[in-house]
Amino acid sequence: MDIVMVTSKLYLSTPSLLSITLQALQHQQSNNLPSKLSFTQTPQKHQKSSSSTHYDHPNIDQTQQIHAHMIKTHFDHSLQIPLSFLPPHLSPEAQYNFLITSYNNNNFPKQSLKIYAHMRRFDVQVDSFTAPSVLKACGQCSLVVLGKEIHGFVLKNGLDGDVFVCNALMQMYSECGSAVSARLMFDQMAERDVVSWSTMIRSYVRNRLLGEALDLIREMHSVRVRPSQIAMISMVNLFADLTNVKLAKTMHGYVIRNMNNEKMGVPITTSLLDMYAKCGNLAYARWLFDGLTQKSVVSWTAIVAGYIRGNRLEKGMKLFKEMLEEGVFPNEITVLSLIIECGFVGALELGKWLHSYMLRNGFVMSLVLATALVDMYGKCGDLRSARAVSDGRDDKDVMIWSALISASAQANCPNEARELFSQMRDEGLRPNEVTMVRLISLCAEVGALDLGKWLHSYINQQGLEVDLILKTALVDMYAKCGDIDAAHALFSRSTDRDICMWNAMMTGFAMHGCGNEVLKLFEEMEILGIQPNEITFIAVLHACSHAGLVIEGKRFFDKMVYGYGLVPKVEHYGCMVDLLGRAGQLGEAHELIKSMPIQPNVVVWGALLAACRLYKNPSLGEVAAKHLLELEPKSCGYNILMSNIYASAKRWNDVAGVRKAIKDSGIKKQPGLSSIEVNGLVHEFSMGDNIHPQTGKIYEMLAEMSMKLKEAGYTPNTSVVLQNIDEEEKETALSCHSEKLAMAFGLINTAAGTTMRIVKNLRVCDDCHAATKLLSKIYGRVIIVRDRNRFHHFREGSCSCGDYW
DNA sequence: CGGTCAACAC
Repeated sequence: MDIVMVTSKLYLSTPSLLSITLQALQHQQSNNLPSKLSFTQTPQKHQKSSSSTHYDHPNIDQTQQIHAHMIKTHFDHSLQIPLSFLPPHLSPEAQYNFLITSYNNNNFPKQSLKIYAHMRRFDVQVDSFTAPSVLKACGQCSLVVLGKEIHGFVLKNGLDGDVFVCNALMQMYSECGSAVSARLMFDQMAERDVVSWSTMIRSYVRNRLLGEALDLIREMHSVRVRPSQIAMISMVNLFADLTNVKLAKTMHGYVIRNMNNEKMGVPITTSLLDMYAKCGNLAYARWLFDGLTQKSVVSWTAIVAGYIRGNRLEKGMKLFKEMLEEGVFPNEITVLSLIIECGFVGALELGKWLHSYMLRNGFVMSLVLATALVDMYGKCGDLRSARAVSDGRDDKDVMIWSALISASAQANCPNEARELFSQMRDEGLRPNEVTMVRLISLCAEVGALDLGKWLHSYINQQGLEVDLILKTALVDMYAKCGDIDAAHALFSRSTDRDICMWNAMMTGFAMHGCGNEVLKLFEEMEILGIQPNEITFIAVLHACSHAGLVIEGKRFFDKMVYGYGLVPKVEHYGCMVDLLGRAGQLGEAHELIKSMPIQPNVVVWGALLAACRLYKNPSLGEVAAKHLLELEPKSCGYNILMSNIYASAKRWNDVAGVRKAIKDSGIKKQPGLSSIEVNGLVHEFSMGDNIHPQTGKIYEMLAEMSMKLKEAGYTPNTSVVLQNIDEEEKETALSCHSEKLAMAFGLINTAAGTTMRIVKNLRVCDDCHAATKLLSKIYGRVIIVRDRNRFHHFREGSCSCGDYW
């Protein structure tokens, strides 16, 4: 103790060693080192140093240096902390706090917690300053157990009357995912400041309890607490999640009204521009961005990410380069967001470029970044690159394994995904909720109902928490695997539905052609006051189109734009063109395309072309086909449709012309693939394939099926076959279509009377549709076929789609 | 206490 006294006296009158160290480091940095990319630099302000100077917290190198120095001297052995390395005249508590805060500021919460452990070992008390710092680290590490320990000390040391400490406790509970505990804290507080309110609102937003957040905002106003700019940022974030331009504008107005003559800060403007970008209104986002007096790396990140999300890739790239020219360097979150957005829109090239940019510019390939890359490559269907990123690492955690599993799902390798799953377990990693979500969406993707059911029971058996996202994934899986009743049962039982849950259910119903159920749910949503988003309307329009509800469809489209303020995306136009086209209103459909403010894509023109085929309109079909070939010259599906249109109009010369064009271009038709799951394994078939071990038996079965079909009076519809071959061969080609092979395999390998579920990657053809109807009757089976667009339930000789698909 | 970042629905 004496030593401390003496040294502190000694150093109080001289510049502290810390500031000398800092100055030296600062000097070194400004002279030699380029600014590091992986950390945000905190500007070092202090020049002269005296005992009264405010100390900025050092960066991580400096923090570690101080820490190391402390350990080397007395730090680990006694409480005699050498004051020379810290701001002078501080208590031991404050010195610990200084180091904890330094590690926090440099984003090393685990180090902070080590310092805390040390502090406890030497029985230094948690005070009103250390408590919030340690709690912050607990929150970042999601260590609610440690957080509760601090809570205990807070109560023991009588700090529970301190607003600052209580706010930190709320924040900790919120970050650990418990909005309920945070609210308990909030309710118990004797005194609340504006920070308490905004922390609680933020807590609800973070935990996606949007209704509660809105209620709390109202309550805050009713007790006359005015929102600060920071409080409003939480609210803006809340509205950003709603992806609704009309509500976004309302929020913007709210912010302006509550500014109290303050200047709009950079952070709030950034959050507003991010909100607009997420709602798809890039013009507003850009306008706000351009108006920023100081553009920080955060603002740049938000606007570039916004452009990528809106699929304006060149523009996004251009801005990214502008950012670099302005001397603003991307941080880890920048590349992380941009990579995530690339995955979102499937921008593989840009994603690769960002990957190489990272490597070239010395970014530390953290596990988080690697996971984002694996995820992006997976979403873009590039399994090889995904594996290249993850394979070399020996620090793989559950998250990156899960991303890899999803990547193999995307690449259509369900059995490989299963393999990875067991590999992961072999390495001693326990699958968590995230793993299960990804595996279950894989089942949804490939239509593996048995595996999905097994995973569902595994979740219950392992006692994993079925949160809203997992439940949504399960609803989606059951719906997409054809078990719409199971999906609906799960949906009905959940009390805490969010918009994703509603959307999953409505999309499921729409896929199964249950238009009225979708409209019923939509009505229910409106009564409950739940804000539909653009995805909701895709489901609603889809439902109208499958159920032939033309007038309702138009009404919903208007409602979406004028009632809910959503900007229609190309998907919505696709639904509308499909809707009008199916109803035979071809002219109106064409007018709608011409009036679109955005570029129509292949879905839009494809819908028109399909309608032209249905209603035998070659001239408009040509217009659509021309656009389609411009958009996707490598595809011949449209040419095939066009030749079918000419054939039905008996324009044989044109048919021959198109066929020659296909032949000349040397492009192959996208192969049709059908899969069926038997005993948890997915078996996939392509047309006429003979690689399956049971090939012999399958073809015997196929022959039997043909015979029984003929007995039932079925004649093959050979007009759908394109090849220039004779009629008999055409029949053979038809009978080998992949769905018929899958069906034969199913008939052999499942017990009589079992429902068969088949998943097809293309649209089911006319001939297979007619044959399957009869087969369902002949073999007394329910056959559920999921094609590219929707479900067909074949039962007793008829199909749920009413022959309208 | 704050602005860009985490898996689900298209």
